[in-house]
Amino acid sequence: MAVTIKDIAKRANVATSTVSRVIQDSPKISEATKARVRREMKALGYEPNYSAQSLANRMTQSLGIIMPEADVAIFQNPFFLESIRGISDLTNEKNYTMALVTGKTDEELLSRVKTMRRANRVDGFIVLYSKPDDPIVDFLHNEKIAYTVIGKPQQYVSETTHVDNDNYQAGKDVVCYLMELGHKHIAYVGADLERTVHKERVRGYRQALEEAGMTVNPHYIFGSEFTDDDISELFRLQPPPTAIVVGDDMIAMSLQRALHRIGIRMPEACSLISFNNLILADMMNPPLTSVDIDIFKLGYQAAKSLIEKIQDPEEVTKHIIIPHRIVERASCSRIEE
Amino acid sequence: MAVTIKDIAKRANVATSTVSRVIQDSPKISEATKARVRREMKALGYEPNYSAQSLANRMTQSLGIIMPEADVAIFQNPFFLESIRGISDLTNEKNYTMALVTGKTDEELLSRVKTMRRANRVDGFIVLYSKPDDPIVDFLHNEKIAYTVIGKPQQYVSETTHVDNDNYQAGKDVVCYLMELGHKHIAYVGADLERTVHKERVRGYRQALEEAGMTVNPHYIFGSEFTDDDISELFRLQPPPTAIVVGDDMIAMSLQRALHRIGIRMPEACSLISFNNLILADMMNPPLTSVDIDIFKLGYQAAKSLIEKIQDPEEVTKHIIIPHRIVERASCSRIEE
DNA sequence: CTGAAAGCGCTTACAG
DNA sequence: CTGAAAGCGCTTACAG
Repeated sequence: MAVTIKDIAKRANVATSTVSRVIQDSPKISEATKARVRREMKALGYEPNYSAQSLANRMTQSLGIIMPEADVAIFQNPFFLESIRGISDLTNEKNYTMALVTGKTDEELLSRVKTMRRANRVDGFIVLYSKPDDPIVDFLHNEKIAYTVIGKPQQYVSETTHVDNDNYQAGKDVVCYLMELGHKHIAYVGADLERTVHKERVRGYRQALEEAGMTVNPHYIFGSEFTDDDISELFRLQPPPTAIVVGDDMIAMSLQRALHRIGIRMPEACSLISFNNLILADMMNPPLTSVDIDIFKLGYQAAKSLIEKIQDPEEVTKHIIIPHRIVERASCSRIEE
Repeated sequence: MAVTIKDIAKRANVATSTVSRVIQDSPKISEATKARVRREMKALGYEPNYSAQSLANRMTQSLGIIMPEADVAIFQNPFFLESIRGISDLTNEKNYTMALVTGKTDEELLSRVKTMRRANRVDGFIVLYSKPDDPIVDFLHNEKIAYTVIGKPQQYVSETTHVDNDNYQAGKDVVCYLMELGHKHIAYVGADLERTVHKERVRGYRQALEEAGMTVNPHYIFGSEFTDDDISELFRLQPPPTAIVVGDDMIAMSLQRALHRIGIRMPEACSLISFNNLILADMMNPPLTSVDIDIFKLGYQAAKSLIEKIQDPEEVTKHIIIPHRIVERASCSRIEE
């Protein structure tokens, strides 16, 4: 049987309530007593029983991490594990645990979130994605459950703490970067407008073009599903693009392959710039210029602000922006006039 | 306040112990009573309080997932998230939760595992990797904590339940596949012998060559860290390899880039075959022939056998082998005599 | 600054 | 087949 508060109390000659207060480092207890109790805790290798604590103070010290409805493609996107790593770094530090919530459909996810909540398994949730009309976010909001989102929420924006990049600005930056290299005809592939992050990036892209006095050609914009024919067609437009902004590194990999198949060389015939700066970007051939969005920090900050909120429900709502930066590699070339 | 067992008991006109037994679907309770109690549970949206259950029956319904000591490269390898997805699929089904354990060093990992154990936060652990002399495995074993490993354990092999592929056979299969295409000079890159999985694959590679009456050239075998010069040198050997077996898809990506830089075309001048069949393999250019090891199932089965062991400590030790298969793509070419 | 006691929401012998 | 009661290991008013 494991060591309990009683064992410590007996050996330190105090009441269990005193031991409990020492665990919480309560200012009510004298330093002398604390020292004595702590010595015994150390000597016996005491660790508070987590279930008992949860039951008594109704805190679980556990965060639920909600993944988007899962298909293989999404799960194999290293974005998620990297943000989980950031979360994990903080939870381990704060002695929290995390519970991944996954599901094949929104209904499945929702029902799992509800169950976890009713069973009091977690103190709050981190939503790893953001999309319009998300029933899960509706539920969390209506039930007044603590949650933070990674990305820009589409519902209850001002009331919900979230951690995000300035994807709108990143979209602009990327276009400016290409324009400085002399590019005038810039397409966009991976404009998956259902997902907020992509929507924002596309918005920045459009804005940058307009600010430069260029018109946005709607035929220049593609979603993340495309065939070789789609891409061929893109290059048959007059004028054809000389550069493409890509929604993220995974899409950039697919696109690069399509380009190769239809005989368009990167970066000579077409420059590519992308977002996320996954380790893949560095492994591509040629290595991909990509916007580093510091995914690890997105996760870390999301966990941090969620825990703050849990520990103090009066904590203000925060909108945290993690800076991004373009990591130049070899996928963009200069165009001479 | 949430609905408790008392509320249900009162409304169903039974004792709380009866409600508890209904939750557990105990055969001692008559169907009539069960039906009545369940109706009330449904009506009030009752969900058992998980902390209270854990405290009373000393089960946490939570599994610890131990990641290898983390650097970015490892975390961004989709292998881990994919296996976690497999685990998650089962835990969600069985109403278990999982707690990721991460750390920058083995000491950090070990201390977290110890803490989780003493605080009774999890019922058992899944170790997502396998390497020699792992202090964490030593601890789990000595403390008689339930655990399963994904991969082939290096310690206490016969006593520990594990889920693995037959990596030795996979190594052989891959060489046979290349030989059938006419290759006689086959190198190996990514022979990271510290990690069991790679060790086994290399062992299979050697064996297949020997069985075919070929001698194994030690200069043909590289680890996962290599420079362009290393690879150039490899091709300056006499005879140069016409095909390379690569430790996994991530390494294959790096290798492909190195090959490209030193001007060796794949698959014309050199065939590549790899392991894991990550989604990346399909996105490479040309797409990579790779051995599918069904990572999802590795995770699913590991979770399944761990839960079986937790629920019945008498459960026998199992060694589960998940079948693999070569997924042919475009990275291997036939060599004519 | 410290202790005795009640309570958190379950489970499980024990008794009938 | 069902119930009364003790107990799991903590926390937290309350009293002093």
